[in-house]
Amino acid sequence: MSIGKREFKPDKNKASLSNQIRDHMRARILNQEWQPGEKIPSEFVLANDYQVARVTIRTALRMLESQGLIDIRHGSGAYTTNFGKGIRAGLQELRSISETIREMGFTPGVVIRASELRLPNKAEAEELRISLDENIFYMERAITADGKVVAFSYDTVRITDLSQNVINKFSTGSVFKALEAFGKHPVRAMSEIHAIKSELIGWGPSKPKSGLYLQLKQTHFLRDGFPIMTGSTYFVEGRFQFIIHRTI
Amino acid sequence: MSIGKREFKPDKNKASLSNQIRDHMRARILNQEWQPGEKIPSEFVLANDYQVARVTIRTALRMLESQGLIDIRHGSGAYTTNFGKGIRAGLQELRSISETIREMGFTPGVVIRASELRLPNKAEAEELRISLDENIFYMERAITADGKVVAFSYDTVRITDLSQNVINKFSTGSVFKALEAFGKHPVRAMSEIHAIKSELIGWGPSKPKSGLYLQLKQTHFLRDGFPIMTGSTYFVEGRFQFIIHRTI
DNA sequence: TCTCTATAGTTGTCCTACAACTCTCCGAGT
DNA sequence: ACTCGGAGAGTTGTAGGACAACTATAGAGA
Repeated sequence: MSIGKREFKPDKNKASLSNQIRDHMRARILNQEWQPGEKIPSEFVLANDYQVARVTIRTALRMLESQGLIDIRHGSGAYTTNFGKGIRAGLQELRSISETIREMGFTPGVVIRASELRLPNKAEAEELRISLDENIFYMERAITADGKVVAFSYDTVRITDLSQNVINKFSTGSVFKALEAFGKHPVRAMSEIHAIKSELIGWGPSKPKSGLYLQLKQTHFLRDGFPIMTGSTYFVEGRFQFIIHRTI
Repeated sequence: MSIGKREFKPDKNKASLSNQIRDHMRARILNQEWQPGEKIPSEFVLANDYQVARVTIRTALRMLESQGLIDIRHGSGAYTTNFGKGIRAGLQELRSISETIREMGFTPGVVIRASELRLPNKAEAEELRISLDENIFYMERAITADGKVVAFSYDTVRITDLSQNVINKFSTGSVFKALEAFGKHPVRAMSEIHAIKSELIGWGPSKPKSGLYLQLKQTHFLRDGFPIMTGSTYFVEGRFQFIIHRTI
């Protein structure tokens, strides 16, 4: 089936239908298939387009509303919200940076500067709730969009049963995909946000001259509440636009 | 009717039922009537307790899930997350900065540097969706905790029906309280987050030497979707800790 | 021209039913 | 005594239909 210019095929093995539709519609919004401020089709029409029940569409729409992408008005319709341009991400959504970059129409990439198996320091062991003699996987990466660095990342992953070919996965792209490769799906993260100016963070040819970064110091958790990854991502100021939807 | 220790009476004149139930259940979570990590009653039971349809409960639950307060597992149930307390200081909650400061055990204060009625510039008029000949209220403030500045704020308020004594309220403390004084309750805000280094932002005796700020460029909206206030708040790096809860 | 009303369109809520998934418990087999 | 697997109960996900509540618009009437 084709909806707009995009294909939509429900995948039985993956997330729930409403979650798949939410992601599909998010892509349509971010790619401005639906213009900012524009009214999107009614729930009835969408239910027909996607060939699902109206309640399924509603669930997806409420999630998009919670994330600030649309604005639902009783008796009137749902309208996409107005944003600026550039790469942007709702901070409260835990999503792969690479995926976000791809959805914005750029080509994501990863450059690994260093990666190693080593023992954690005290802070890392505490964050990951492991003992000091349990190995962790540490890596330093640069995330790029169309070849230009948008963020530098320093992360440690808790890996009890890590084989070499799984480690290799981390080098090829999204950390989330690599984690999924051995059945670990982080579902939430706690982040501290800081403004940082330092010459020591960036590296490589597209290291920013300003040295100005938005730091996300975060720990990712699995569904059962256990931490799986901790570290800091430094977003180069001006190359990535962060949005937060704040509600009462 | 009594649910837990809390009363719940649907108010026909206010928000939708599911929104009222969402707020009611959020209070139960934040007050730890449901302990962190605990399983909350099933949708069926909640629907009976609140005397509404299951779909209404579901809508409320999905919103709470989007805000990271609960975790819904297919076939199992919904569980409160382990971060009930921390979220309150979180960025995604639209709350008065002064109130947050007070909750953290400091004494909040406000210093007004400038305030005036004037015409909006083009960007301001667009953000507030008003015409260029409609007056706005502009102010420059410093928000303090125990006398030390934690943020500098530059805001414009849309004031169609604003009397002088209401304007005075803005000088005395929380902007939210002042807005409520004439029946305007912002319910959500869209924020861009930036790292900024500038000598032009701060002022007064506790202007930071580093010139490093976390900028929240935000617009506040009323329940009907219309913007009421727009501007930027610059948090002095290191004096205010921002936490954000990210979920899928 | 202006105001009010009828009406069509859209979202909110209700109801019932069943599918899909999770967790526990109990019995068969080793 | 222990392991494994299946049955069954409980819970969330999706379906379909119906009506209530609200909004926007066009048209009638003053």
